[in-house]
Amino acid sequence: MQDTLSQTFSALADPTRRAILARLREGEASVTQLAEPFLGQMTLPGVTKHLKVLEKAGLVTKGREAQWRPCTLNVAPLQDAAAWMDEYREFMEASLDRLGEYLKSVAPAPATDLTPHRPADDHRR
Amino acid sequence: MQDTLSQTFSALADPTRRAILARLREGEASVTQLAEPFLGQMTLPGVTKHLKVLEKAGLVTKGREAQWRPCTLNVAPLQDAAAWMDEYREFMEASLDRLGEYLKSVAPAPATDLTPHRPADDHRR
DNA sequence: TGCATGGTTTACCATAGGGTTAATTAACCT
DNA sequence: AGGTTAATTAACCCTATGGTAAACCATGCA
Repeated sequence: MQDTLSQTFSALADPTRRAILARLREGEASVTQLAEPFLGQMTLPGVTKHLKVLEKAGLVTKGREAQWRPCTLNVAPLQDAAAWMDEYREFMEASLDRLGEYLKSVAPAPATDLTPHRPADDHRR
Repeated sequence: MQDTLSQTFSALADPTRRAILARLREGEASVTQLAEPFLGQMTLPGVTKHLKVLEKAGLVTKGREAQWRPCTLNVAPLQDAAAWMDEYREFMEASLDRLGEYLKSVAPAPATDLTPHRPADDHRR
């Protein structure tokens, strides 16, 4: 068994799962509704498994309404993850600053041409 | 091979790895320096493996200086992860608001006593 | 040259993770 | 009762992950 934060991050470490969360931002959805976009690439039990991961991580709550299991988004674990990331905020900002400096040094002119020039003497292989 | 964001999140889904990143916030460190806090629970090759995961995720850069491999923090992938989370920001804020409302409804008095009262009629099991 | 220090690689093990198909439960509708 | 729809469970497969011990590479230094 893992600590909560690890469980959250590992739940987020899968594109299918992240897509499910994104879908749930638009509101409650049943399992088949959630599964629908993936059924070309994955079977229903596959989706059920992903949902179970999200549920165990506390990111999704599954209700019951007749034969449907309406799923809802629960962001509490995301808040913890965001809080963890916040500890790196100053470094991220510094890194953005460096990027800004870099961009200024590379293209000090106000021109907004972002086309890659690739001059003839660019002998990368 | 996974997408970048999945790689980032799964690199973060381990307490040892998160501790290594936290240590690197205080500046460059060699592998043995990074390993030192864990050597009671893990061997050096174990740490090397974790470092490789962080390296592949782009979160750590390993230099070389004589026989040492000075490691540095690289937050670029964290920025992507933070950007992903930002899409859930409004939900997190709403969730905090609900918590605020809840707290107000539970303790509407301005008293700041956060001691758990656990009254006699609190028949939780 | 030889040895100590710093790290990595190899080979191996056990368990967890993502996926499948097939069978099963649960609720609704005639 | 019987059938349909919604979803889960079971059993299985393969690969990835986290860990180890032991051997190995690389550098500095006596």
